[in-house]
Amino acid sequence: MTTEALRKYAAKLERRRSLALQDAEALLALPGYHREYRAGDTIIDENARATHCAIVESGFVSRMKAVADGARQIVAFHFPGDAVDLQCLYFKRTDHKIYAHAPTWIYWVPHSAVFHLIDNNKTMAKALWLDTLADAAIFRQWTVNVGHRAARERIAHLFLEIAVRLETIGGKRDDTFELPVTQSGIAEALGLSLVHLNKSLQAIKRDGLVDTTKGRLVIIKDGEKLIRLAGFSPEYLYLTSDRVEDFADTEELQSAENGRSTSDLGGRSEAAVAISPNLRPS
Amino acid sequence: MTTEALRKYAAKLERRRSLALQDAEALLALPGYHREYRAGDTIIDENARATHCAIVESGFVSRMKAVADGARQIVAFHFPGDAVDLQCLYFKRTDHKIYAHAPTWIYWVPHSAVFHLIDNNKTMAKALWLDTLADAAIFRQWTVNVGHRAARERIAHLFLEIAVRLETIGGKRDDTFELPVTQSGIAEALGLSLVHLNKSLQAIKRDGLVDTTKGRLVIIKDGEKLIRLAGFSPEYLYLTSDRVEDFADTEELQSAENGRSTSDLGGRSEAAVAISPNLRPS
DNA sequence: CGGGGGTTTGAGTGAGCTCAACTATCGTGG
DNA sequence: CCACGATAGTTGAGCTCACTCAAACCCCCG
Repeated sequence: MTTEALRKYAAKLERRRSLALQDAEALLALPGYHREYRAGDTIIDENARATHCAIVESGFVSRMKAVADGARQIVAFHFPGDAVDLQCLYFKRTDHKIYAHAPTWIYWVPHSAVFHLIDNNKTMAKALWLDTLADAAIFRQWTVNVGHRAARERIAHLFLEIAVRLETIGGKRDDTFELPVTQSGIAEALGLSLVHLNKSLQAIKRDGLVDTTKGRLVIIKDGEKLIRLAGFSPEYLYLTSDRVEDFADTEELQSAENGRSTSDLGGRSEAAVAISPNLRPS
Repeated sequence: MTTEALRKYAAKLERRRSLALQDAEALLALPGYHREYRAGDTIIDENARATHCAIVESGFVSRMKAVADGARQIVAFHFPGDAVDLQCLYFKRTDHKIYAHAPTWIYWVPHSAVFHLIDNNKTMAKALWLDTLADAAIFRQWTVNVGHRAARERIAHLFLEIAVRLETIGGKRDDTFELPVTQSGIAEALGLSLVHLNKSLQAIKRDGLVDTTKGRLVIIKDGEKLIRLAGFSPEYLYLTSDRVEDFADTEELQSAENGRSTSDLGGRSEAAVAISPNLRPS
């Protein structure tokens, strides 16, 4: 008796840090209601009153900020199992809009219910906080992407980020994933004009790095080259447990660490990130 | 018997949401140690083990990410009273480096102490979480800035952001503030080449919008025009209480809200943001 | 069969890049 | 006191990536 959206969100958090049964149950018990949106709908407007948290159940959405003269900059994409509005949990008003690129179901949880959860469950409070920090790491990477990369590199980087993120939620088969975003949407995400995006995209298609279909599928033909072009490495996504702190047992950690020198900065060995074996540089 | 860094940080949080005495005291009691850095020092390296949280006591630092071929993108600047490493609180390793642009004192708080605080003080846990969300809002704005604005607009926007943020901590007198960052540093923040930054900066100086001195002072000569050029509005900074939720009494809010319809999205009146009367569009 | 949204193409322009040299300033050491 | 190097800022020249404007094309759908 819970919703698919929360189940997907729990699975996402679980990938970073295994949750105790009671913690997962507290998350899955979050009250809310479903609502459907069509492609092109604004799910939450910019500068809207932030009272509920939107969890994507299905579909494809983005965060976007308006710039002068009607232009828009997309600052992130979000997929099923993402809690998009957690970023505005403590804000009275949103600073960006949430936009549906495809038919989308949202599960709306009132902030009051989220507050109740985090007041009564320290582990989930940390898991949610961590989730917002992981999103913030993605924002930082996007700034790098639009700030310091050429058009074809930006495209490659965006495709790889989406591929890796979709892969973890089962949205990628072999080397193909769905990207239900128009080219002008992609251009808005990359800070490029539509025309130039189109030509750059054609160029990397001609070079055999990727292919796209009318059905809005993206096919990665040469992941190796694509990764090299983009300078992509998936660590910033913080998708798995090996990049994330074990926060559930901070009480123990704390007593252990307090005895140690504060300058002890190293020592612990660590497994390499292994998100997608076929999406790694050689 | 506390440190200036924590006092400044408490004041920053207080500006968003007044803190009860016991909560502020819990924050001020955070243990840690001081360390000094020279201009050009790396305070925390990229991909370093994240074990402590850095609070800026004095100086001027930035977050930067390395790009291929030695280039760097600055994704944020931070000033005294900012808790820079809270962004990596739950990460094993950092995804960006913290760099000192000027002589800087850092107060280092072990993560374990932060975990202890947030496990035992719900209000401070929320205040810190909110702080990381406010930083994330700034990251989003930077993506817009480097993605969709021309060189002179970017410069104007950056100067205004820094002016407003410094103003709240007393780092701005009349229309002058110190910016101890080289032109190539500014270029790295804006995603521009050094040469082009230099020429664009000269252009807006020639137009009488700003002036700069050798001593790394920035003087805003025509704030009005600068704001119009940048398309700047300070809401995204979430510096004051009128943009921020009253989270301290969520228990009461919650019982009150639970009785209401979940579709009640409006109603509450709200004061306009009033950060700097002389930095507002007409 | 006629929209209309999305994609493609072409042509011309300009913002921003690279490379390279030159100046200014300051701290250091002979 | 000056020579020197290092760092920061400035200027010029040439090029190219990415932009705008404009028109065509495609395909789905009513």
